[in-house]
Amino acid sequence: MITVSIVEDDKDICQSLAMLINSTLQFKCTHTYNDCTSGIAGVIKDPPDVVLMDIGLPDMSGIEGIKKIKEKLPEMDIIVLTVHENDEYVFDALCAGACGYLVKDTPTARILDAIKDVADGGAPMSTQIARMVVHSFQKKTHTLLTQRETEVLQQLCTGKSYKMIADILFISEETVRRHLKSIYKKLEVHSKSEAVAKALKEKLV
Amino acid sequence: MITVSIVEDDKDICQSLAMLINSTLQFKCTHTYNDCTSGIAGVIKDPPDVVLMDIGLPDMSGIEGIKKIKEKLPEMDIIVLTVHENDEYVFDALCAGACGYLVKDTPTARILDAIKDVADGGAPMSTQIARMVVHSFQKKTHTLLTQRETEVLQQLCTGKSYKMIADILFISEETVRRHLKSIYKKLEVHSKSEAVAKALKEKLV
DNA sequence: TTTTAAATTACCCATTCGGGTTACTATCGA
DNA sequence: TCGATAGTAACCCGAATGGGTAATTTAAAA
Repeated sequence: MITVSIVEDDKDICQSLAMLINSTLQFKCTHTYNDCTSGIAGVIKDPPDVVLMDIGLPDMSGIEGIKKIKEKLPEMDIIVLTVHENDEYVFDALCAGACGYLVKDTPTARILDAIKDVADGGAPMSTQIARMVVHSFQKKTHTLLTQRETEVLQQLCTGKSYKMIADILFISEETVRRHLKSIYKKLEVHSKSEAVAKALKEKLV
Repeated sequence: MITVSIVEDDKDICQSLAMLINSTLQFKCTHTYNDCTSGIAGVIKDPPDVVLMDIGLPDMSGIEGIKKIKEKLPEMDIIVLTVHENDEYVFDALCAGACGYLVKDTPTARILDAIKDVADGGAPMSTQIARMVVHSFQKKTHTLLTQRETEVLQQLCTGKSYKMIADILFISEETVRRHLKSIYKKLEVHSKSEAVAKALKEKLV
């Protein structure tokens, strides 16, 4: 028997979900919470196997709620259920510790599947969400930098000094410096750390 | 009708997959390739809607194959089918441009679902793979750095200079320097760019 | 209450870095 | 053949960085 808690401010939706879950033999909705604060406290006090969590809550963002729950219970499985379909909340939620992300028009059967899925160690996501997640891994194709500049930037991203990069690429330190000047101009940055930050955040290397 | 090409060196598996696909009304296996080189050439010459690709190929890694195909056809949907279950190839494959990742013991029905899924803009993955992917977003919980050090490191990761960080955190440049020394020692690094690289790669901030 | 840890500021000094200018060579496409 | 681009190399100089040592205050923990 898998126990489920729901954090959702819309009481109709909350009740429907609870009924849906309780209509099964394998799942049981043990608690429902209508705001984030009580949801966090309740989940920590009486942990279920799985939490269904809304993002758009009145008192506090569900994202913050996820963080707070995961601080106390790092292993808790939390599925986000939201009306925000294809937005920036996806990555915020996953970074905060959500292990699934469903949009609210998900068919009820799929919601039950998702609960089963997380309990089995999966990470259920809506179709488009999954693609967004996978796309986020893919490197940008940039014709911006030349071949050699890209190599220098790669070395930079391991924290190397000019001298070390020069030794690795078998060129003089001055040439490294020259490439860096060009890289800085193209990336519109003014220091090594800024270049590294930009390269890693935008997956240029 | 969704067309599928298969790149797989084991001819038995390859034939089974082709037959499976051709047994449906919605999918058609138009080509099969038994090595990566001919697979790349064939897919580029005669692009299907979806490519099923093995990773462990004799002539070239499937990862390299994915890269080469995506260079020419950035929009191509490629699903990795592999015996390597829970390994580092997952992220390599996704970074290279795969949009799905299935292990080979996946039930045949699930393979057909996956083809449909990518054609619909999804990103089908085995249960454990999905969880690995989602986990990769989650920040490390590090008791290593103090609160203030973490704040300094966050600013560092935006490429700020000592002076800028000092102004933002309302402390002197010397204090920033002091925190940095401590951060460097704890992270075992010796420069801003190295610290930024480590922080971003290991999701410390 | 005492001790510890965290946060703060200061000074010194050698090294590294960022930006400016100049120049040679090779390659590729017009 | 000529110009553009990429890669290589050098010099100058002020600013930024890293490493070492020392000291004060405050908050938390023992």
